[in-house]
Amino acid sequence: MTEVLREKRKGSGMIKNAELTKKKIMSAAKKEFAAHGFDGARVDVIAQRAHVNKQLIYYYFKNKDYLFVESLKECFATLRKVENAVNLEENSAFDAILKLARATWDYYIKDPELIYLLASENLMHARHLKEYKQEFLNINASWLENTQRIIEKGKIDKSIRADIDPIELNISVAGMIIFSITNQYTLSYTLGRDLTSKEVRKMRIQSILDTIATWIKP
Amino acid sequence: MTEVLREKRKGSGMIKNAELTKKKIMSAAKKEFAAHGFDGARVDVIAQRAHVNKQLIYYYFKNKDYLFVESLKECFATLRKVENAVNLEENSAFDAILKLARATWDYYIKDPELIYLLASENLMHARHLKEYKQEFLNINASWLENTQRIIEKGKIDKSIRADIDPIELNISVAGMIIFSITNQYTLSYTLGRDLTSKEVRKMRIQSILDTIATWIKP
Amino acid sequence: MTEVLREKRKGSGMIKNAELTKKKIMSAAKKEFAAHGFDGARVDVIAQRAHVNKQLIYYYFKNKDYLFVESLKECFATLRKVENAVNLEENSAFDAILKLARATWDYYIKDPELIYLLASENLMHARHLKEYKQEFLNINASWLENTQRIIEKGKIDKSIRADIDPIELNISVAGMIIFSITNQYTLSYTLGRDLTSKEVRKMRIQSILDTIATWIKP
Amino acid sequence: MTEVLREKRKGSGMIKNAELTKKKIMSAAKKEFAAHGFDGARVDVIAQRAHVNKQLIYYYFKNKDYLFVESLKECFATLRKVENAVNLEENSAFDAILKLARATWDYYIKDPELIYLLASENLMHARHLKEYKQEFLNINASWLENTQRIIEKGKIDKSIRADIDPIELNISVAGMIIFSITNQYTLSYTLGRDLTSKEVRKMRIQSILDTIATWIKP
DNA sequence: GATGAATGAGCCTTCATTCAT
DNA sequence: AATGAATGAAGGCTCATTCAT
Repeated sequence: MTEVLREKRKGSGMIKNAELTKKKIMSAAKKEFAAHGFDGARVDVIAQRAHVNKQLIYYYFKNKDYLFVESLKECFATLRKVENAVNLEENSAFDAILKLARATWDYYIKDPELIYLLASENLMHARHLKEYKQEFLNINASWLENTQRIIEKGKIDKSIRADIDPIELNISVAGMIIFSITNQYTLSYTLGRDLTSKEVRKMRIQSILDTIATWIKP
Repeated sequence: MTEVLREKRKGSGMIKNAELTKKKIMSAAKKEFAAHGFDGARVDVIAQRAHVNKQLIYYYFKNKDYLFVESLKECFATLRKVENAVNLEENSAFDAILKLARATWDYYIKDPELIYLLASENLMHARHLKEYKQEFLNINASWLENTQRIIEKGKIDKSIRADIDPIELNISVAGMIIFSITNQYTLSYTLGRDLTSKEVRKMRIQSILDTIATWIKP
Repeated sequence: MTEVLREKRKGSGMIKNAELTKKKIMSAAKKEFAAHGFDGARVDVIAQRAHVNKQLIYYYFKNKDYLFVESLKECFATLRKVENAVNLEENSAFDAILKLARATWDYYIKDPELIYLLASENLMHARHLKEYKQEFLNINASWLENTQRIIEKGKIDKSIRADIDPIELNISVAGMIIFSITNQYTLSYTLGRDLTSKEVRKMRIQSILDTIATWIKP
Repeated sequence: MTEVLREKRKGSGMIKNAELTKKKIMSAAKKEFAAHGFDGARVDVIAQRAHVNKQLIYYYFKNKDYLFVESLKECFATLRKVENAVNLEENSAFDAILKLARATWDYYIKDPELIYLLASENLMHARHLKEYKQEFLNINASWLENTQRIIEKGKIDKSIRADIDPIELNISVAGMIIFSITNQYTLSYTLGRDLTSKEVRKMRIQSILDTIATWIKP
């Protein structure tokens, strides 16, 4: 047995393997839940895709509900991380809002799992968010806080209207962005324009940014 | 058995009864699909709520998929009817767009089934819309046409910007409206503001109309 | 198709078939529960033995617990019927008690399902008897009442001691009888005497009757 | 690592710890098996209650069956020890039988695990007693021998009837005692008298002793 | 048009057990 | 001696659907 292999087996190697297994399960779970919603998702499929024994899912996550909750938590956390990574210090409030909107759009386009999980969760009237409340504490606060801070800044640098409500802004921006993605399949069909194509998407985010810009302009 | 009774059973009376049964099933189906999504919906529950034998559902609608398709069709049709009922003749293009947006909001608030069916349908990547294409022909055309006509009018009455793309407009307006409703449960939780309350909703539609207005203003 | 077959299919035939199915399930259930206890019993096995689709069990009995409750109820009812069928009118109290004890023994030897179901039920601290209380109302009253009536009679005909408590009598008699049957397997092993053999059983009931007789003798 | 610590880990200290672990497992196992029967008992629960890793159970006892067998063995052994501890030398055969019955009753009331294990074992037709025969050799002989010795004595001191069969006596006594305990839950329900209360129990054992006494009286 | 009976496939979950260190 | 990770088999139950009147 080589040094490397021994390294991998002993010491922290075992622990890492367990974590790896958990990660594989989480990754497969997020995909499956996003693709089929909570009810449509199959634990068997998740196990297969994660290349692990099905029972391990229950060993690590107790049941399907907790697995969904963990998936949701991780998606939320990733989004918040992305948002917080956007450097807004040197931008005016006006620019900051648009920059954040674009960053959000880019993130969702690249990794739309969260919005599908949320779509499913809303179909169930936020059952998991309510039943597993304590699991989500402190995860979602930053979203609103970010916007509030920018708007405060705007009151000083006068780059945006003074009467913008942060919650309304958040919903409108998120609405335009997320709806374009979650409903792309029915919209593409209904409108006869393929919303998944690169050019159309470029147009879409431009439209959104334009809409926001004219709205918040002082 | 008296003549009258026989009449009721065999003649056109029977047909009316059949239609009634179908309607009861459809009504229960729309509620169940809206409340739980396609996968979460239970045929048994639909039968119970419609006060009919479960087998009748299969007799009239062949299977769960067709039942969903019919539910979706009827919801679409109702929305289009509502939209077309809005009299826009005497309004400027600017006013027409806002009037239509408010009518759409009012309708969805009162009867949100369609948007939940669509949410579920998008979770499945518009599977039914694609697989049962022919069923939806000619139902959805009017949405875009309405907007196109208004924008054409705007080019004459100059009440709106000349470069508004009807599709982008439709998506943005629908996005802000529908997202506020479909995601109200998770948003209420995430933002700490109860989006189902009357006052908050008033604020929301005002915000949306304001956003649209500033955007389309010439 | 012959008249007979048609007869069987139409009219009350269908109903009878459903009842027959239920009976087949009940019969198989009682056997399985008696042989393996509640926890050890397998729904699959019950379905197989009843030659019915497994789902039918859930269709008719809702779940394993209710199936057990129904089994228990039916066994109780059968025993009570047997007890009440014993004609005690012309016997003295003394003879009546012995006659009843022997009838009980004969019944349990022939059809020991009830005592195995009770053994299992006691292992679970009478969980079903408690949780499904209302199901058992009015089933078990007659056991005690029978004995009470006999003892009252004894106070008149002086054929038995005056201070016999009906409950103590019932428990002692039932204990000697039932224990001999439920524990026959471990006893046969522990005592080195095959309690399932006919002669040994004859001896056993004679012993029991002798014990009771000397006890209740005035 | 100091010498002392090493001593504790490797030397006889380890062995003592191992015995302790085994004891903790056995204690938890007996409780769990008694409370739920063999099929209803959960290895996980036993591990938890014993505060040991589940795998240790397999390390020490091979599997669930052996664990049950060991539990049964230990319970049998304890009972025999209790029985043999009763000093019967100076008593007449008559008194000895009653004394033994009362001691048995007291023991079972205080520690009813054995009779629940036996109840479960009988539900499985004494499967373990048969399959693991050799494990039980020489454990159960003394029960019968005790009684036989007393009866022999009775033939001399004439304190009891001459025709008492030791096996019949054992079964009858054990039956009245054990049945009162194993079936206390269903009996309490069926008879409407709480058999777990102290006074009722006092009455019960008096009844039993009275029954035996009148039976064995010469 | 309407109904009760019946079915097969599959789903989430549990359990005893073993692997590897 | 002790432990965390992993597994296969099965168990109770549900669901959409069909059969047979």
